[in-house]
Amino acid sequence: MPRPRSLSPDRLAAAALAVLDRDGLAALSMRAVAAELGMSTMALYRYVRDREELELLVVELVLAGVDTAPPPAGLPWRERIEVLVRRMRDTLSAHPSVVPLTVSHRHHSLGVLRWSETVLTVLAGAGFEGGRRVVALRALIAYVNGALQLEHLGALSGAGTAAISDLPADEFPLMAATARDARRVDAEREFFGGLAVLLRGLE
Amino acid sequence: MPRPRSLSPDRLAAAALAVLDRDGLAALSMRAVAAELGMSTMALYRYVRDREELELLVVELVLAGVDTAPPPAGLPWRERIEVLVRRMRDTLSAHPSVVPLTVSHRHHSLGVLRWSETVLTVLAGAGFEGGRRVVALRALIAYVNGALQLEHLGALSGAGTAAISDLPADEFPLMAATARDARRVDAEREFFGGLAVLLRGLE
DNA sequence: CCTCGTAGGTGTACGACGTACGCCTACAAG
DNA sequence: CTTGTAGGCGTACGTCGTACACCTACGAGG
Repeated sequence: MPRPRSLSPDRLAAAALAVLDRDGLAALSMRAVAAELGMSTMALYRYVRDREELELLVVELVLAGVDTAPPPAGLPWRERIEVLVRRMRDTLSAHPSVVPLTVSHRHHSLGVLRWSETVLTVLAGAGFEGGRRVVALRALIAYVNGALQLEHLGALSGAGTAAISDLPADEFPLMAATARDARRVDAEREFFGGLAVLLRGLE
Repeated sequence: MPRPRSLSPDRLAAAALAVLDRDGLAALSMRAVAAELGMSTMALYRYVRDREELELLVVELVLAGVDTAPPPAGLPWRERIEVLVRRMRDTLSAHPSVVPLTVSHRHHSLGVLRWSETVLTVLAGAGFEGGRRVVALRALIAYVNGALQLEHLGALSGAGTAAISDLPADEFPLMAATARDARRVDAEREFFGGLAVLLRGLE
């Protein structure tokens, strides 16, 4: 019977995402999101319990955008998983600042659950059962999480690699050499090369 | 010619680590570390430029504790890498609150560089060269990072898995089943099972 | 032994953060 | 038209990182 809500959780999350995409993770604050929506800071607390819940909404919004439809049935199972992982990566690459948030909020996200369900479907179809299936799924999630963070916090093309390549050659001969090679490995090859290794190991 | 320093970077880092181990990551603040040392907050700024540099010192201190000596030469190369990864995991498991910090400060840590150099030595000995070696190292780092975070933020034995196991069975049949299986997979098997998959894929 | 400059250590203060609390008010049901 | 519920807002508190100005302990040069 009272006054109707003027905001949907989606609009709230969209405002937070706009702040993230424009100004980065450090700029995400209750005040910034409120300003983005043209309302007062405290008004947000009619929609979320605290900042953490707002972060979860953003993660939900982004991950809900991942296509979790079963990948083409004609493909071998390893390529079907690669399709699923690629969809996840493409979605998160469009919003790099969200990547760190996904780590802590993964468990509570419906989007992740749906994606995982589809991955499990492929794994089950490939004959994975019981503990082996658990290990396979968790290894995939661990790799994707870790690789996406590496990609957005310390890309191979970044300053870190450059700094490494002129390390003292006597103590770090291989690091220096590998850093030089690394400049010729782009992000795509790094990410999917590693994924291919993992999938080969699952066979 | 002036007054000598009363603190070493190591003592500073040790104080911060004590706070982390006792009260967790959220409790780490310049004020808390200063109190731990019995000095004023601002005195810390004679030793570090800002909070980030203090975090780096902690990561350095912890990662310097990882044994980077070449693993037993008698072992096959995959087992030698497993030994190196196990050392890294053991060290970080003793200080779980440090794990999130390692992600952002990895690049600047001598400890990580030394560890990576040793891993590269094993990889080179196994015949990995050029781009393949880069991809192998990065995949290992991505997996270890991701798996350690999963382990400390959402362990399989935790509430997340329990919540998943009673999800709507019609929409998430495999998730529910897999969560039930997951309760019988301990952290050790999860971590090294995934690592074994990755190493098998490298072969 | 006595300066004296350098750098260690401190206290205060500022702006930003998350958020508890209490108030006003717009609205839909009666 | 009344009225209760919940939306929205302003203020305020405690915490954070840290800029700045100030004392002061100390080792080198006289």
